[in-house]
Amino acid sequence: MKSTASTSEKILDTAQSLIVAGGYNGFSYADISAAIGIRKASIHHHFPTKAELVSVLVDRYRQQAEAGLNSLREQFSSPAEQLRSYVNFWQTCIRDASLPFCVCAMLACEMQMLPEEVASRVRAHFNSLAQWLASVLKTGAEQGVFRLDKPPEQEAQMLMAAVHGAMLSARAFNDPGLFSAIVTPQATRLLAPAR
Amino acid sequence: MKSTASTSEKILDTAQSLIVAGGYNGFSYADISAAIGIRKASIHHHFPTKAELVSVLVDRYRQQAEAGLNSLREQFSSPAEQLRSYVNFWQTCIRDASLPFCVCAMLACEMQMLPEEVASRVRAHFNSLAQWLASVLKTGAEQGVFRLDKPPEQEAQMLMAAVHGAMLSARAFNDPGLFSAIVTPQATRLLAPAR
DNA sequence: TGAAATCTACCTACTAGTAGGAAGGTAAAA
DNA sequence: TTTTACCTTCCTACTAGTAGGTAGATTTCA
Repeated sequence: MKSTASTSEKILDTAQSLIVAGGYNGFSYADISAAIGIRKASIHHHFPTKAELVSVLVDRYRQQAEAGLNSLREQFSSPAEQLRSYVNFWQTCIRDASLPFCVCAMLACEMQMLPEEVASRVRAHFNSLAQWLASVLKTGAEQGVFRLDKPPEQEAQMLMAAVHGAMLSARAFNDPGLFSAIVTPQATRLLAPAR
Repeated sequence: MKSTASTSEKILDTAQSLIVAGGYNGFSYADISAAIGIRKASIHHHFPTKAELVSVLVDRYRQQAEAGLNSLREQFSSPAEQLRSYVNFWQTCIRDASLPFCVCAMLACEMQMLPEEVASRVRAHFNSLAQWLASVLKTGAEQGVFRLDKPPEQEAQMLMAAVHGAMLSARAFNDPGLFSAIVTPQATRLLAPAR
């Protein structure tokens, strides 16, 4: 990719893929150190504590996600296409194993024992995603593109849960195709019958 | 409760609630030791390695789950009631925090770095649950109780993912009620219109 | 020159796991 | 009946290795 990446970005990138693989307790400064060829103490220079490192990482992740989701809204005029391309994003990530699991879904599993500063940031991402989905669904319903059985906020929660559950199943069964087999029908179900 | 629980059962019970809280890497022999008032070395006597301990634990969990699910099929004649009482089981577990997360869903998150002997057992539970759900849905469809848009195996995967995703959201938002807000509509959707 | 980045070297606490033995029960041979 | 043997359970005391984190010297670079 790029050699332009700063050390702290390399640290965050490495930490992120380690978290995606094994969660908060599944990686150490030594792992990062080995991966990018730097001493452990140098990582502490950039991120004094593990909680701080992961806090910054989750903040960055949420910002990237928000930027990506908002750009989908600009790129596609139809809420149906916005939703479809969101699902498609994860389908691709899982299929090519570039990001086989959502960082925040992973961390949410461990919620009970995360440092509070990390836990609150994970919650912030969940809120942000739920809000985006709800607003896409609401707009779609107003345009007659979607037919919602429940309020958009609740349908958004249902969809988000389907996405996370599908990630989990794809991982458990080691079958990337399972993701879209689960999510696509859930998304399609929302489409109003053709006019 | 019971004082009849053997030491090894106490070890398994404690390990299970620690895994539910923090996953495979989220607990240690020292934690169990402190919780049940026994020395670390004594735990190694019962379970020589951590991988072995968790393997036995997951086997036991799957057996208990299979027994519970099969007893639901005997207890309730209607597939609709069988499904409803399965969902109700988790709703109760989450609401009273007795088992706020599925052991195997937790472990499935960490799949990538689980010892193979544990990973295969987690997969076995997922298979077992998917099979039970598929057969309940299939029977219900044959009886005209359910109307399935997809083959029962696929609908079972969709339902299972909804349950796991809902657990995750309930935990992330620290809102037990969110579980049934997500799962109940998904289960209700399958019911055929009244005859 | 001065600040940022990285290093060596270290610390304390904890990790899974081991060695070896004491206490108690069971069972069978003397 | 006693003695010998064995088994299970739990213990103290230990190992080698890893965890997150720190102090302080050295390098790099604007």
